[in-house]
Amino acid sequence: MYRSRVFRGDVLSPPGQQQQGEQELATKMLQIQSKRFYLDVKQNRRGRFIKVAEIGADGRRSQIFLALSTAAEFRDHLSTFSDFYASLGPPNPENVPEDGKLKSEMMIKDNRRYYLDLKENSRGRFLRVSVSQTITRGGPRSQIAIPAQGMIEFRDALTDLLEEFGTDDGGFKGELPEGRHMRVENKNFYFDIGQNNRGIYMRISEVKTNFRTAITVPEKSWARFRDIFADYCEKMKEGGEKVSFQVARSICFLPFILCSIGYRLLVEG
DNA sequence: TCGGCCA
Repeated sequence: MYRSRVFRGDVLSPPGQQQQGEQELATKMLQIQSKRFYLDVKQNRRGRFIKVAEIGADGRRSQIFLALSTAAEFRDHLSTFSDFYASLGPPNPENVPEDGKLKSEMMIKDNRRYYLDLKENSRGRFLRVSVSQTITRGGPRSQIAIPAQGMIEFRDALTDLLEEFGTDDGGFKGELPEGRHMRVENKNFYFDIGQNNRGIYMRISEVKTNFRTAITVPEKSWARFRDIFADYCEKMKEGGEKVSFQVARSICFLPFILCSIGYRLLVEG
């Protein structure tokens, strides 16, 4: 039930936005051993990307999304991985690397990390591709596993698609500024710039160990947010001066206050 | 014909 029909790994659009205004430009199907892989080139307002869906023999599916530029990088890595795989001898139970990782690479695209690990287990060797997002950190990663014997076929299919559609992501993604991270006490703040069909926005996430919340600020209002922030910064400075002034004044007048209280007690009973 | 040791 945890890994049911609900897709995860929506890494290119906020939830709920990915279906509408999204068109499929091409699709390829690969049968690799017991698995089927669908490589779909898609396009939405944010640009072009490839959806890779893996469907297991039991119908279970998982999928990852790759920007076209990342897909090109992945394609190149697939060549190195399959060269490396071809150079390997038969699996040697004596000499198993820790975690079974024979070779690893990482790709970074915006706030996403793609981990490529050539691994082996009792079933054989495979390339595991897992994606993590800063925004979804802590949540389940989306990942697929390509049987090592199918890496070349996978690479060739990817090459076909990239030759047809290029490696340019399109959209405005490339022009968006990088996200930032800030730690205050035991809280983390993430500033992530994104874009949907309503424009550019900043997602500010507050993340603690067991708590996460976020606000989404449209780009149009950033300057007003800044002004209000600056205003409060000023107010706190002024306020701090006022308070210490009041404290100083109270101390100066303390003797007079005490005298007047004493006088009152004396005169008025 | 599978199946991928992270709660």
